Amino acid sequence: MARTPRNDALILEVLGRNRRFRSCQEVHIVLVRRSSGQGKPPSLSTVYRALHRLVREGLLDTIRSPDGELLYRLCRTSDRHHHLMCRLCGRVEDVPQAEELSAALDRIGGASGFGGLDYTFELSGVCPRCS
Amino acid sequence: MARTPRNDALILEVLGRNRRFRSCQEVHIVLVRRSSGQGKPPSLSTVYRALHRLVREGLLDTIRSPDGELLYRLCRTSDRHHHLMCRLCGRVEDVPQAEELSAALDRIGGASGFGGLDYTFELSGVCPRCS
DNA sequence: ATGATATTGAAAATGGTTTTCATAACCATA
DNA sequence: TATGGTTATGAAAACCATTTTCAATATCAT
Repeated sequence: MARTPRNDALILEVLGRNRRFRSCQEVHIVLVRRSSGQGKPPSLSTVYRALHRLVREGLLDTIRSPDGELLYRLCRTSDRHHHLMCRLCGRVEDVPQAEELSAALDRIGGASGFGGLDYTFELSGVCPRCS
Repeated sequence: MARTPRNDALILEVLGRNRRFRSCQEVHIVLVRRSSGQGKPPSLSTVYRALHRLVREGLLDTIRSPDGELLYRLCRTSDRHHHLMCRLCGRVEDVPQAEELSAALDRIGGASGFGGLDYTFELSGVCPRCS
C-alpha cells in the first residue's frame, strides 16, 4: 500500500482551485504564501518531487509553456490533452468539438504504422476576454 | 537588403541533409566535426543566434523534445506542423491524413471564439523500424 | 580608406530543474 | 516503545540548455 507523502494533499488542493496550468514555482509560491503563520511550507525540491510523483500516478496533466517551462494541472478523467490556451492571460479551456479531433487522431494513428502512440496537442490564441 | 551572416549557409546545409529535427548543440557538433582541417567552426552562441534568426525568417520549424530541448529543422512550404516522432530513434515523419486534421482544427478554431489561433501538434510513438 | 552597422567568440550569467546528502518522519514488527 | 528498514524532506550544490555581455572583427556603402 502506498504511503502518501504529506505534502501531496496540499499541492493537489492548490491545483484543484481552478483548471489553469501552473508551473512548479507558481505552486510553490502559493504554498509559501498560504502557510504564513501555520508552520513551514514544503521546499521547492519537495514540490518538484511531488509534482513528478503525481504525474507518474496519472493525477496531473502537463504541457510546456512556449518558453519551455513545464506546467501542471489536475487531470480530468478521459482527458485526452486537448487544450486551448490564451497567450495573454494563460487561461486554458477545453477544445470544443474534441470528439471530432479525437477521431481524426485515431485514424491517423492507425494509418501511421507507429506503435505506442501518444500525442500532445496545443492550441493557443487570444481569448475573447483578452481581445 | 538583408546581409546574410556567413554561417547561415553552413547551418542550413547541415539541416538540409535530412528532415530530422536537431538541437542547436547537435548542429554545432556537426559543424565542429565537419571543420576539422578547414578553419574554425562557428561558436555555439553563433549557432544559437543563427537558428533564432532562421526561425524568425520562417526558414526553420521548431518543436520541443520531451525533455524540453528546442529542436530545429528545415521548413517545408505550407507545413502546418504535423509531426510524428519516434520516441526511440528520433526520426520524424509527416502525419498521414493531415488534411483531415487541418479541417478539424479549422472548425475548432471557428467554434472557440479565440482569435489569432495557432497550434502545435505532436504525435509520438515507436516507428516500425524500432519496434 | 573611413566610419557606421552587424556578426562573432569566449566567458559569464540565467533560470528551470535535478541531484546530493544528511536529517527527520514514518511504519511494521517484536 | 524500542528497533530497524524504508521513504520523505530541506538546503545547497550541480546540471545544462539557452542568453547575455562585451570586446574584437568583419562587412558594407560611400
